[in-house]
Amino acid sequence: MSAEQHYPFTEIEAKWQARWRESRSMACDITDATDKFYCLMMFPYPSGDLHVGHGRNYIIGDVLARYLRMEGRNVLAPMGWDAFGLPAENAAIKNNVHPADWTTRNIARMKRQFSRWGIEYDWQREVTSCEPEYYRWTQWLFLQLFDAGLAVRKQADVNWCPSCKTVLANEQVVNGRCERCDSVVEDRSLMQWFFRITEYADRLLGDLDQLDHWPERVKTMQRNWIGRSAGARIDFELVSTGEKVPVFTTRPDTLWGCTYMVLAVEHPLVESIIARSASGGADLRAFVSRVKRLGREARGDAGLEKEGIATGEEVVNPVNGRRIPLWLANYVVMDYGTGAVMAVPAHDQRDFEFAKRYNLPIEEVVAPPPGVQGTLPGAAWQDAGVLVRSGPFDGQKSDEALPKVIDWLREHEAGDHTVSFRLRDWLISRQRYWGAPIPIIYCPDCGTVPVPEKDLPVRLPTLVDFRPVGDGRSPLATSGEFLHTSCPKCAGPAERDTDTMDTFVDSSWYFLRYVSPHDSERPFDPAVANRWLPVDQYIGGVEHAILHLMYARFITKVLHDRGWIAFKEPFARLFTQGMITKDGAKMSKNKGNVVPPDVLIERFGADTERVYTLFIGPPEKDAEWNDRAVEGAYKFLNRTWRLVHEHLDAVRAYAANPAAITGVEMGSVERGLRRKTHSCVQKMRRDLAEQLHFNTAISALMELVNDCGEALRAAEGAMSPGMRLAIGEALHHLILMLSPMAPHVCEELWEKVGRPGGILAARFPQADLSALTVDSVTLVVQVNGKIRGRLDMPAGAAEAEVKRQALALPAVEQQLGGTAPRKVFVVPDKLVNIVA
RNA sequence: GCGAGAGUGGCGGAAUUGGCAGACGCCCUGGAUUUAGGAUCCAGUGGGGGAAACCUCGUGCGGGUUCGAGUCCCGCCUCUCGCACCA
Repeated sequence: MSAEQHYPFTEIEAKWQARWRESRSMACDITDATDKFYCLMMFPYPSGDLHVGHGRNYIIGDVLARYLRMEGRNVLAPMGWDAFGLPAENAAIKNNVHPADWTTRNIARMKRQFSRWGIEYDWQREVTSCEPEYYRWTQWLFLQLFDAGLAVRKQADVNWCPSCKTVLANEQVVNGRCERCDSVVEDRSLMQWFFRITEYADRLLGDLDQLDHWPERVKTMQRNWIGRSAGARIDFELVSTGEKVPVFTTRPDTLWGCTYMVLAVEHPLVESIIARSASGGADLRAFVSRVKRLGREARGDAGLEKEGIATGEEVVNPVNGRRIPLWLANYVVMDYGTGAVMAVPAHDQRDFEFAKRYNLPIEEVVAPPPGVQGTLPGAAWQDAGVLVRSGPFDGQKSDEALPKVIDWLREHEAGDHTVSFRLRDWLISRQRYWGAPIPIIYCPDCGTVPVPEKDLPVRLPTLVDFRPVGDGRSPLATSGEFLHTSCPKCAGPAERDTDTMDTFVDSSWYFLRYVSPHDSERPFDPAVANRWLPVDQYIGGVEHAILHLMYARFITKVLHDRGWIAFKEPFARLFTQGMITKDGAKMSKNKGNVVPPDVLIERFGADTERVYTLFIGPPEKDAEWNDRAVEGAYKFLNRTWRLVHEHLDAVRAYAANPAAITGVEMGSVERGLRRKTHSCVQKMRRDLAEQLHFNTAISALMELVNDCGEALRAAEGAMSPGMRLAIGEALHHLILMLSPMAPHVCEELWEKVGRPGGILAARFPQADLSALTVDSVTLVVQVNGKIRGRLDMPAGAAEAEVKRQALALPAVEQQLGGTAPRKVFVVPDKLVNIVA
């Protein structure tokens, strides 16, 4: 490749990146919220080098921010670092450096990387979650929840990752394995802090309906995760002791068909049942420990064979006083409902299989419609039907009787409406070093005492040995200086909580900090936050569909309830970009399929990578990286560069006086080009702002470049004044429209055109509809839906006129073989359909 | 099983939302230029038929609505993702 055959991207990119840096091109005037647009990208873990797959997220955000700037919006585009947490810590341990140093180094590297991509942020607003200036307010947030009774400490069986040596939130356990290291998760019983997100379950679910601009997929995932089931609590009575045993069911209408009850092995009654057992309970005890040993992974498997054991005890069905046997089984879990299930084998498949295996009675109480095979021989009838053998409800439709059964239970004080959620409380304690310390002090006299706000931050000590201890204690417990303190209440000797917070706490509120990143008095300025939030456009990976996005919504609602902010949802619009794969797999160092951007940028320039990344496919879908196709983007930029240089005078002439174009005489070629230019502008607005369809936006610009070439060829080298201006306009608009996507090359071209000052000072072109009118259009004539010819018609004629002319045209009659057309449709634009 | 989304050339993907299917790009073929290669430019590029103008079939499968369906309706099939002994 010789120098004159491609544009000098290396120089150009260095030049403009330096200028943007110096001019702080993305600095936002936060005091002015008119026409504001908060454009936020999920902040990254500073965990190492970025590859082209990461680039997609940030390039999309950068293009949007640049475009909106050109539209005159006041854009807030900040960036920060999710710098606490396991990945940073693990890498630091592996490389034998302190997490803080490792993190700082990576942040510097990644900032350089952003800059090389031409991605600009308002770096004045940078936040880093591992700095005391930030985590001070994460601790403040903890105190807010503590004060609201939403942060509670309890002994709990928790998910313990033996490899990471820490507790995991439910959300971080996937199929019984640690989300990060894939180790099988164990159960441990520890004292842990929880955020009571379940208090907000109903609101987190209900408010999803207001999030019109969130992907349906993400909302569905959140709905599933919250897992709301409406039903009833029904109190059965244990015959031996008279204790109440509540069950949860979504089908109280089938209550008369209940023939036994099943408890989870973790159920609190199990111990006393074993103690009372006539046989000494050895068999029961063996069953319980065997099921417990199975572990979470095996028990979560729906294919697990249903096993159980009779306790020898009985419970009473409140609705008919009937005594039924009480069993323990491996298919009932303590996590959901009450850990006790009323078994209706005739109308629940699991109960059915269990009853078959252990020869328990199966009694049909919901009759299927006539002619339909109901329960038996192979499966339970789980649909609605007519109730039979159901006392006062006989003959009623089961779905209609359902609420009435609950009413009956309420009247007889044997149950009530209730709602069960799959969502668990958010466990936030971590026995790890690299996180925000939990601001709590334990005093022998005063108990659990929150650290007073004025004493924040509780600083993370610089430990020599920060590695996990592994016995359930945090590394912080090994620092006497950190551990021993005095009680804020009684000043007596006391100890600090030595756990740190889950990093999802850090990221649950960072979008608020950007509005006042240097405020040392408050986490954020509520007045400014209320003007700038919710975030107008949030962009990130779908892998955060549940964890981060649910926690951020929860924290927003808590802060709303505490009067800090006026809004209830943090992110008005959410866009989840697809992954970029290589060789069919996610890029990772292990697989050796990472495409590093540096080589690409050296060879083709950052603009080429940006354009290719945007052009690769619909941004919400996964896409396969294709090294060869990158060259298509490169060719396009080179062609643009050459074309503008060949017609610099024309572009300058247009730019000097854009209004002149309307007064110039033009032939059909020139007018056709103008029409294409302006319909391209229209398409661009829709594609960029409304739909984020960058792939079609770029193909439209490619078409415009092709159209320019075609128009020039059609003019056969004769540059009439009209042609000059039409080309000038097309290229002028092209530069501007392309600039959000390929900012370096467009800034350079823009400067050459004679309008120094930078793209960000230029406006995105407006479509001029008057430029779209033409003298005549070719109408496609369909007869009975088949294309039968083409007719030239005057353009701009009223529909009726076009119709009249179409009817009168001999060509139409000829097409119809002499018969008069029965009906003529004129479709907007240029299609006529005639019905014979 | 429940929920969401998708199925269009050799490939990635378009289709102004019911109006000329395959835009744009990649691959491939031919031509121009070049000592050559590269780069660039031009032309072609869904299947079948034809020298050609054109004809014909064609958007996972089967029906339907309509002058007209990739798009709407009914019934299937396949794939991707999420959830799942959730009572």
